[in-house]
Amino acid sequence: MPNTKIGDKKLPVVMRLAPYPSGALHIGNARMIVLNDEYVKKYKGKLILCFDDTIGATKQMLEESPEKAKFVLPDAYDLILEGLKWLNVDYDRNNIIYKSDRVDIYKDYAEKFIQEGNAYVCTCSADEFRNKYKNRAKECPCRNISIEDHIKRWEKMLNGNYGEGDAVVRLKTGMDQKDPAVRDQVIMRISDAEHPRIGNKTRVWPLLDFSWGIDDHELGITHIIRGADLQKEGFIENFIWDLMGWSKPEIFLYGRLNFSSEFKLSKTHARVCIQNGEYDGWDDPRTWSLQSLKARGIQPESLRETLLDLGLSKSGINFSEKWLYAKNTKLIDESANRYWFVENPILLEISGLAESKYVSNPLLNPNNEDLGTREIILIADNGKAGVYISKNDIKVQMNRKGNKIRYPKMAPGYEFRLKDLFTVKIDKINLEQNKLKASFLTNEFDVSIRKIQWVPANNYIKVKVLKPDGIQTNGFAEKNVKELSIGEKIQFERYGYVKIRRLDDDIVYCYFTH
RNA sequence: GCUCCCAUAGUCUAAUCGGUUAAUGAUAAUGGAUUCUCAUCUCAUAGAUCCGGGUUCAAAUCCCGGUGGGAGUACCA
Repeated sequence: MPNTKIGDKKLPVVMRLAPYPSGALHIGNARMIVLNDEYVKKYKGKLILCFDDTIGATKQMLEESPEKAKFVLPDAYDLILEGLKWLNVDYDRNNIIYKSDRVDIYKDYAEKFIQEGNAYVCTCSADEFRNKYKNRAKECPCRNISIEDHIKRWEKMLNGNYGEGDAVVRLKTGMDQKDPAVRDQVIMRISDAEHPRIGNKTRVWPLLDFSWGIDDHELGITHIIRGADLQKEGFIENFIWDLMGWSKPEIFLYGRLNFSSEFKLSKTHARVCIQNGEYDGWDDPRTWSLQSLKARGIQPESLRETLLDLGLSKSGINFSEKWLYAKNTKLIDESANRYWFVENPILLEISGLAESKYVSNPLLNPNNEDLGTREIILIADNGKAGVYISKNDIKVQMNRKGNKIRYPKMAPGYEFRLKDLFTVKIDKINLEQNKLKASFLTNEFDVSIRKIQWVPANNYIKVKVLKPDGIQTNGFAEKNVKELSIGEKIQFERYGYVKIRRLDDDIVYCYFTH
């Protein structure tokens, strides 16, 4: 944990989580959650959960481009609570706040601001205001009409005489601000969209800056940790606090998290993909939601620590999921039993066998021998037997990290060990027909030889593994896998950790953890 | 364009209010030991203060300039 000034003050620490309920929390949102939770725990403070469920889009935007529009998804409230529970976040469960319950408060303040001449109702269109006034640092004509007229305009906003986009309330931060981003910011605007919690109870909604300017004070927030993309909001909030003469919470900003281009981190994007059937649901690994991480077998502690390691740095971070995986491996390795799985199976016909039955008893977990062994039996007939091995081991000269392996490429004459069984020598490779021929060489074990996992050709179970990219890969696993239970985290040797997802009679479905 | 923020190894983080040869940090890389998994565990190696000025006895740290990157400039959050 980085050291900060948080907690130096005598006052008790009160912080808040402000998720927008448009979908399940994802790994990016989790940073905000974990950071807040951790500091509150450190200073024995209080954490308030406040759903930032203002309306988001206008009705018009929802109708025109629903795939881009931001709106409150009813299911998201529970999805978020589920994510917080999984992450073991200590928020005040007896006092969950919903912004949508507080619209009257914002309206009252807005009216007060107007009455005191600190805000005004502007009827300029967004484009007009930007081009004619904001970019030129000039005041729009609305700004200087009388307060009485502004009150009348305000009433027209409330009662429906103005339509969406016809009028907004602007805070008089000043058109001469050096930073064009903060010139007379909009604080209230009209949306006729229906809200899942309060329906059409109100049509005038606050914007984030304003609602938090009020609520951070009303809720007694002492410290705020949020992304640097919200720096402008900090300015507006400070402006409001100064105006009201309120004491100021301390704001800490952290920098942007960049994820690799393969995954799109967006609740709205995930929602669209789920709705159109491209994704399975909120636990689809491509959402990178907390639900999906849980499903995959990521431990919440792994995520917490990984995110906490980044600290409160303001610089942009190129996040690597490998950090998360490395931590998780340390956490689950000791309890993950080992099994054999061959991806892209290819048949290996072995000849020259003297026995009719071979029994292999590999350890369930070499790091914990007390767990015992499992049994894999290979039956030979007429000196011959078949096993499946992975084609990857023949074609690809890489380990699972993507680094080159030391062993030479498989070719006729190549000797290798069927793990915990015996050593064979390749006679023939026929990739087109998906077949290999080999002959028995010896039972004796040589440490330096290459070991390959295998499954008996006449006794295996089909397995489908769902990878983080959403692609399902097929293979065969030893029959013992069929006896496992759903949710169990295991390791497919030399392949990766997986979590059992579903067990059918003839197929086992797994999530690929890492 | 304007405003603001950031800058230490490949990627990230440390480095008490400026103070000895910049971490025994994480991850990734390389090599070794262990292992019937090139997995895990373990040991070791290699790897950095963006550039240029200034202040100072002393600068990764403070100041100025440059360069690079990012964010904001929404009637989203």
